Amino acid sequence: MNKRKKVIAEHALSLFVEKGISQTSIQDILDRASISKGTFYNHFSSKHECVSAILEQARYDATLMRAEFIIGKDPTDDTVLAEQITVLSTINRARGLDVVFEEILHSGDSELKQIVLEYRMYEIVWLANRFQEVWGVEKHGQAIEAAIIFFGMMQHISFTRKMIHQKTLDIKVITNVCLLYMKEIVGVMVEKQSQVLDAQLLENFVDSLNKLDVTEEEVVEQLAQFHLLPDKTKSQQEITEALLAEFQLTQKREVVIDALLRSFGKEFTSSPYLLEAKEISSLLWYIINQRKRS
Amino acid sequence: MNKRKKVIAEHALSLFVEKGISQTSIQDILDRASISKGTFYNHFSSKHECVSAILEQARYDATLMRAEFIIGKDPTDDTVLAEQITVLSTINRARGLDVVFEEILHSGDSELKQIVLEYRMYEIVWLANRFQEVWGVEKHGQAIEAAIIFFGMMQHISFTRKMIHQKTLDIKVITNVCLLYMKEIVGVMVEKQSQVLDAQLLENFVDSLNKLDVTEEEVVEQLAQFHLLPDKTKSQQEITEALLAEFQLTQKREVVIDALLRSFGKEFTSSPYLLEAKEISSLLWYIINQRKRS
DNA sequence: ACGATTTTATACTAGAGGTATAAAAAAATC
DNA sequence: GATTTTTTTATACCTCTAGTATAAAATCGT
Repeated sequence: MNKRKKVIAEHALSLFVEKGISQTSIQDILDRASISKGTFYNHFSSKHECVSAILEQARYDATLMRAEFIIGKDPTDDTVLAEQITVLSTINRARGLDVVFEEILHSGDSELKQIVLEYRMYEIVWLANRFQEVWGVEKHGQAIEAAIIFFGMMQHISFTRKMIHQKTLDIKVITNVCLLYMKEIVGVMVEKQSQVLDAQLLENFVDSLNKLDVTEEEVVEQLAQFHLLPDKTKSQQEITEALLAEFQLTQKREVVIDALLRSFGKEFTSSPYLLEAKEISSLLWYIINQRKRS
Repeated sequence: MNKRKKVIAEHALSLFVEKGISQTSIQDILDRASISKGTFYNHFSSKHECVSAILEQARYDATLMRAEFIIGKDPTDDTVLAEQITVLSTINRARGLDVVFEEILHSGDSELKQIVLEYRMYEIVWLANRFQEVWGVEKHGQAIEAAIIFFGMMQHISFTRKMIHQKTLDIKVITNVCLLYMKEIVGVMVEKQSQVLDAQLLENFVDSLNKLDVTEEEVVEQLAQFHLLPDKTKSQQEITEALLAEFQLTQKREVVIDALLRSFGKEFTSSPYLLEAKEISSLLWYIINQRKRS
């Protein structure tokens, strides 16, 4: 997405959040973005594709933010989990994406639905893995079901909050209460071996949803390009080089990559390269973790 | 609603369930119902009002069915609760209303949203009362929050089931598992006195939603008319008379009304008056219970 | 059989998404 | 700085949908 396209997309998103997607006309977008029809259709082939592009971008951004935030936290810590969930929910709510997602999920547009589902399923799978780590849930299928129930509770409480016009309700509070309840449920779930959703169908569905559309080669190439950029401090240059070297080994040492990534982002704080460093860091983290899972 | 209007409404509903409301054009409805545009707009002032009328009708029907089913069951029995919830969910799912409801709730149409919310809130309040009866939850606010969480779980599991294309999943199974989990949650909830939604705001919201739009006077009048109809058996006539007399007392004895209502409907089994008897019975039950609550 | 109501067919409006095109403006290239 | 090339704009147009208007035909109540 180039600058202009991004500006249009942001105006469109703000309208979608305000009035809903179906209630927003192309003309509304043209007016708010102060562009002509031709320009709009120069960047997007249709309204549908405009929404789709916004969703993809949002997903991309959110995934990076998520990955960045999750890097190097103790995976068995109870409170870390609560914190992570809070951040994830906040990311979605801050941009008003939660509302847009719900509208799409319950509308007739199956293409857009697919995109949102992929987004959601990624979160569900992530949370399921976390449940396994934190509470020692053994069966993956059960963990996924638990994650689904958890998000169901969260979403329903949030929705009702909006309905009754309750302004003040911290996501952190909702998260903690839901986690409290979830712990009990997981206890019963494991004890009684209860599972209503078909484990195999769930796995199939999760597998059918492709995650972020980047390959390891692409990201490493991006890292290589980044390595060539001038005006970096000595330590910035060194850690970039070390990371690059590690990825070019035939036998990558994950523990080393893990260690390097934890410092990589921090090294570029208050540097003009901060944004790109963060992106690369998140993407690499994502790729490493994805390989681990499959 | 007269016959013709009902036929059109049914064809429209079948289309809404199949393709979604927004995806259904007036022309689709005209084609399926084999009517002309003029006829449609003779009965409904707009597509919006058509949906609205269908929802009102569905709500009316469902409320009667619900009330009828709930009459005279042991209110503290665990399994009765499970059975009741199953029936309620089945009623909505059988007509495809659940899908339509979700589409409306997450679309921009705030008028229709209001109708669905009233429908939903009625169920939530009902379930909250049941939780208080069955599990002895003391605080009404907590019971309502529990009901919200419960429906959240149910709905999210059903939604996911549809997503992963799992055909076979009995509502009964979902209900029982969710109740199992809910029991644990309620335990923690009461113990820790946890509540995230503002009790006062919840109460206000529930109060702001008007229930079925019938007054006691109207229903009693309907009963009086019913009483005058010919060709009833002796016992039918007697119980009708007794019921009518009870409602005309200045100090109605609820326990007597309760007892009479339990038999009233049964008395008209395989009688041509069955339908009307059931409707009257349900309405009276509804009115009695509503007074109890407020 | 007759008057009232309902239904139909048809033509119409306004607003939506989307296409096409020529001229103006901006950016890139030399 | 002049000239290409690309982007943007304005305008006119197309199709589809919701909804209105109206006169003629069919149906209904009595």
